[in-house]
Amino acid sequence: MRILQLHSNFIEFQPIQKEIAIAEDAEKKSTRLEEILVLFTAVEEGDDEATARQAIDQAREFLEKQKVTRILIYPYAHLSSNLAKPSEALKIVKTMEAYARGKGVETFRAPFGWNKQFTISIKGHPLAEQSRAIIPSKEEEKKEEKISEAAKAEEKLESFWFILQPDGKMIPVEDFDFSMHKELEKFAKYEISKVRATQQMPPHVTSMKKLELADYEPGSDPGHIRWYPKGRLMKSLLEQFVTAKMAEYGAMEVETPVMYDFQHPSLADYLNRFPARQYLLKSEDKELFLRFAACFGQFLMVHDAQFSYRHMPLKIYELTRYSFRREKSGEVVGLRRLRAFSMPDCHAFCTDLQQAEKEFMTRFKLCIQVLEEIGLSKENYEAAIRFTKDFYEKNKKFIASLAETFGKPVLVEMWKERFFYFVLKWDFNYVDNQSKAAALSTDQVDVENAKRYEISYVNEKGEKHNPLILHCSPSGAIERVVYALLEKAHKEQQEGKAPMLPLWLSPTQVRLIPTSDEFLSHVEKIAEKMERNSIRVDIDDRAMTLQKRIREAEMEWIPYTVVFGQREVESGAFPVRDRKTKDLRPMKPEDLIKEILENVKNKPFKPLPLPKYLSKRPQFYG
RNA sequence: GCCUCGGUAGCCUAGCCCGGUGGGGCAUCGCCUUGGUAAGGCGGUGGUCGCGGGUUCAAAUCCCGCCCGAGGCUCCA
Repeated sequence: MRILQLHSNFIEFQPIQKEIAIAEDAEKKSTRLEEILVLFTAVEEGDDEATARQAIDQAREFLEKQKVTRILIYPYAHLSSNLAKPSEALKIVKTMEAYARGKGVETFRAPFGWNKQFTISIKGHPLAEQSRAIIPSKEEEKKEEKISEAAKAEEKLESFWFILQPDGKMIPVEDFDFSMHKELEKFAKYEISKVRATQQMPPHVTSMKKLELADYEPGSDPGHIRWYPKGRLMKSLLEQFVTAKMAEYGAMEVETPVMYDFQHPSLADYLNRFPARQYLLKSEDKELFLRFAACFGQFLMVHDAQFSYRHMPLKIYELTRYSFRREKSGEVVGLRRLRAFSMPDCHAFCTDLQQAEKEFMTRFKLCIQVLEEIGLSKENYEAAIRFTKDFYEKNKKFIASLAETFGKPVLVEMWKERFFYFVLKWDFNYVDNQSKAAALSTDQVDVENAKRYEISYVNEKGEKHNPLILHCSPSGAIERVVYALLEKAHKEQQEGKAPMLPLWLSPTQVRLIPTSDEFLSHVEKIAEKMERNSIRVDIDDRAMTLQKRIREAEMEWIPYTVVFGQREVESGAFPVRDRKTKDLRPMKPEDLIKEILENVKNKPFKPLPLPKYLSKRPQFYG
């Protein structure tokens, strides 16, 4: 902050014209003030409230000495070439004004954001004219940033990399033969040497828009997504599916708040162990942060619960909508990395390492199954297992069993010391068309937080103990699952296949196209029959050529398209255009229904999220 | 957050270098066409040229700042 401080006989100023959009309201009339200390003030980049207070305190010293009682804060941008943003500057100026008033100084202020004219008469004494620069102190800056200790520690973190084979052999990554494992190589490179390859726009971003699934929302912060009806359907089905899987597994679904008190002792401590940047929120006199996972809510809940070894492993689940992480702006991309995302998060509280390992393995298998049923098989992603050296020495066999279960070589990251709250974790990573990796499912063994949150169970002898806590996201963020499915579809397109979504997630499963209006009523009857069988079917009744309507069905990635006209009325069968096989197959309606139901067996269903008739549909994109 | 590139109608894009009334395609609306498996024809509507400031007689075009996006760095529980 730069201040030109002038002890004046009088100053007269008058606002002429607004310079910027956020200029304050002011009357264009002249103001005259006498016997006053004028502070021409330029707020600079990095100035904060502490700077504002410091500036006023320095001025007050002068007031004391010179027996002056009043000041004028006069925003004056011309003192600096490194100005703060106007919105920030206005805030600081207001802080100065309020602070000065609070200290009992008679305070005046010229309006911010105006072109003003002034006349000033300055006193003749040696101290009447002073120029000052106030630099925000390092201490204050640090406090403002609130980057967690873990985030800082992570920068210094030293890792050793290996490939762990299904047979239990651990090979230093530089000695491993990747010729049969190209995707793993990409993943390893991504993780270790941080090599980046491509120049193109991420394919899933184009797809999510063209398919009218999701889009950026310019009215929000970067990394917050709007979901159109078709995307909302997909996301909702995925959410239902994962939640059902977790219920089947035996987890109890709960719901917890999205924001927490920064000052809560356990939370403040935990924040420092989690390397993420939070969204901060001020409300009345409280400072709150938005959760970045379900841990807080669940831990606080379990802290208050009464349970013993008989109830363990105790499994609690929540699908957070949303978890928030204020990722650095350059890292936020499409659906791969967001600042607000929906994450299924399941914690298991275990009595001891033996129970924890057993549960860990159960969940490992469950996660593989969850991804498989969603439409991502082991060929589509790569695994990483990460642990401390110490944990590895004592549990080699168990770690090897994970790799054996996975059945493919996995990347290993070994830490010399424990930086985080866990000793062991694994993650499944989707390697995309730009050779970038994004974590999907993950699980970790937490040895720290039970104590921090004072979570305890009663053992057989009636003694209280802290449990081990497993943190698992069975699928990873739902948005990221959509990202992986879209990237996978693009990969298949590159290989000459038609890009598709899994049938159970396709917004429209069957499209019916009558050759003319004459056949609309026939088609409606077929549609009703399919609807009764929980199939999402729609009717392209638009006055467009047949060819064009077929083209549009293909561009929407619709799995089954059926043209219906005179021939079908006569034959009773209809030709099904099957996107997957690229065939035109003559089928009976019952056969098509049977084929679809077989394919979507045991998956959740939701009806069509849009009007059944294409002629009634708005266009959300393009 | 830093570096590089970009932002023209709902979408894609020409014009920008070299300043002088912004042009095309798709979509939307209307009319004609009732078609047999990936784009039928004609016409109409639609633009703060990302936002703000500057230079100039004149700015989409030149300069500065900001916002948003992409790529890279970094980061990724």
